[in-house]
Amino acid sequence: MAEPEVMQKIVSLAKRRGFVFQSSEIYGGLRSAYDYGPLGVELKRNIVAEWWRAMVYEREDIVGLDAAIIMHPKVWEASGHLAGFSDPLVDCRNCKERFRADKAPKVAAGTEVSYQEGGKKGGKTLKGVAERGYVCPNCGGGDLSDERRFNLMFRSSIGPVDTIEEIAKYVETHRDLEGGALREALDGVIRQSAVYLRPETAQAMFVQFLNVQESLGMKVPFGIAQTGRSFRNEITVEHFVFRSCEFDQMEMEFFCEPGSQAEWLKYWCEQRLAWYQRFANHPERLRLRQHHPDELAHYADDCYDVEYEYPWGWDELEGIASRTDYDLNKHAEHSGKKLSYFDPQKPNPETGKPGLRYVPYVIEPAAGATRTLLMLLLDAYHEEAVPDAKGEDATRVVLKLHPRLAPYKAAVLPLVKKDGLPEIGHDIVKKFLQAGLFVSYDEQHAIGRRYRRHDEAGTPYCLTVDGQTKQDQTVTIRYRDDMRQERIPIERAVDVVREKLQRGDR
RNA sequence: GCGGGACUAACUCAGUGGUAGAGUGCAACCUUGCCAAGGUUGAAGUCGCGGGUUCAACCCCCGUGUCCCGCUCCA
Repeated sequence: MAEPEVMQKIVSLAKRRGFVFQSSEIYGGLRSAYDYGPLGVELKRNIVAEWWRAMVYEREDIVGLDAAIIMHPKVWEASGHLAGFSDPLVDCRNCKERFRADKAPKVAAGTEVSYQEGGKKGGKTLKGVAERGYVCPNCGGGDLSDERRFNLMFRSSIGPVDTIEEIAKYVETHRDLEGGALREALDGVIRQSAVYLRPETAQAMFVQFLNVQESLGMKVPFGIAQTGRSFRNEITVEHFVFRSCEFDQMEMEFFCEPGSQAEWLKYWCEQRLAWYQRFANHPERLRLRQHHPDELAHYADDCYDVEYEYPWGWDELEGIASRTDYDLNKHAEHSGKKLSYFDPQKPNPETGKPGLRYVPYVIEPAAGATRTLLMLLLDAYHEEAVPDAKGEDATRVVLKLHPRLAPYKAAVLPLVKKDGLPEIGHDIVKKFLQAGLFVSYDEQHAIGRRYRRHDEAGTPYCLTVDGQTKQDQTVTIRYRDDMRQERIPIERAVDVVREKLQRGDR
């Protein structure tokens, strides 16, 4: 099913079954903010846990980090995120540089200019006209966007004194100021206590590069992984949770020796694509797409997107960028700290002696956890024509989520609500919960409805307690994807489910 | 940011300028019951929000919020 209506069905199901709710719904909702309900929070946590397992626990060369959401404002000055708050910014359509219009090289309006395609040496030479009286400081091009003030980041202030007090005081003592001068002065006042919610988790990993490397004695190549909430004032929000202002990221910065980046980029592209495909019912709806040279940010020497075929078409799921030494250099420059790595084994090509100091290059697989959640819901959503008890056509809606990602690992269902069956059921539930497996006990309505309800919730296994259970201590295990049933001893139920989860059995 | 559409019960939707409807779901009980079973009963909506027109507005007008679809934009 690829029609746009599948999105409506997902949104409806997400609400009905407690996956995703509109934020602040009773107050009319808040633009592009979503809350994850009882099942949604489980799914999201499972996604992040699987990512962490693949990136950190299953290998020796990557370690974790959990940095503060609010960082020193200079972090964002160095990264370039802060520039847009007070200054009109312009995007170069040729090399993708974003720059301050007032700091750009001036040329007389109407002058003909020539520049290299993509801002890269050896690129095709293009010609254009500097219509606005300045050109791109990076490539010299004249193909520029309008001047705009971007407020990509959410700004707040730190400290007990409300910034408005400072502003009021300033205005009262500077009544002569107006227009741009006033704006600039007030911006200066605000900035004294201004802090920003991180627009990405990545920067903390660059900023803490040395601490992580030294404290754990990490040897290049190695990576730092982090998951967490990020915030962006997106110009456009769209497609349910696909692009929202507050979202969860799963990012890893992999530091490697200059010259090896192409190889590592290839490696990470393969790893990351395979990770998604491992959990997907439709691996053919996932692909890698290399960025065109004119798409690349000027600090990247290559970049791939992991894309998914959403109902609205192929779109991004994860970006895997080769960021060169740009970030470490920027932070070294702004902080005055030397952010480099010394390899005592490596011979220095200049002296021939062992010992080489260099600034590592970085490969960055940056994934969206909330985006992954949407992709998995879309991938898992199935409608099947199944005859009902009366032999009439009925539709079965089933979320074929990978068992390890499914919110409930199993549902325990007494066939009837009497004859001691509920008691047996509760005992089984207790065993699962003690084993750390999240399961649901459900005795409402007929057994068939309960199966279908859990199909919609993506519960991979249903354990049904029936009359026979009392005689031979067995229950039936019913599989979500094909509805087949088997009998297993209660004694082994936890182990059976655990083994199936381990293997990903459906 | 621009244009178009939508908003009525938890979900999917009817509806008329004059007392708010259906199906599903939900809750309770009954029927010894393995794939949305049958029966009985019940709860649930100030019709997104705020103004205006009118004797009377869910319906007409204005504003606003949210979502969707295009475009635009996009670390």
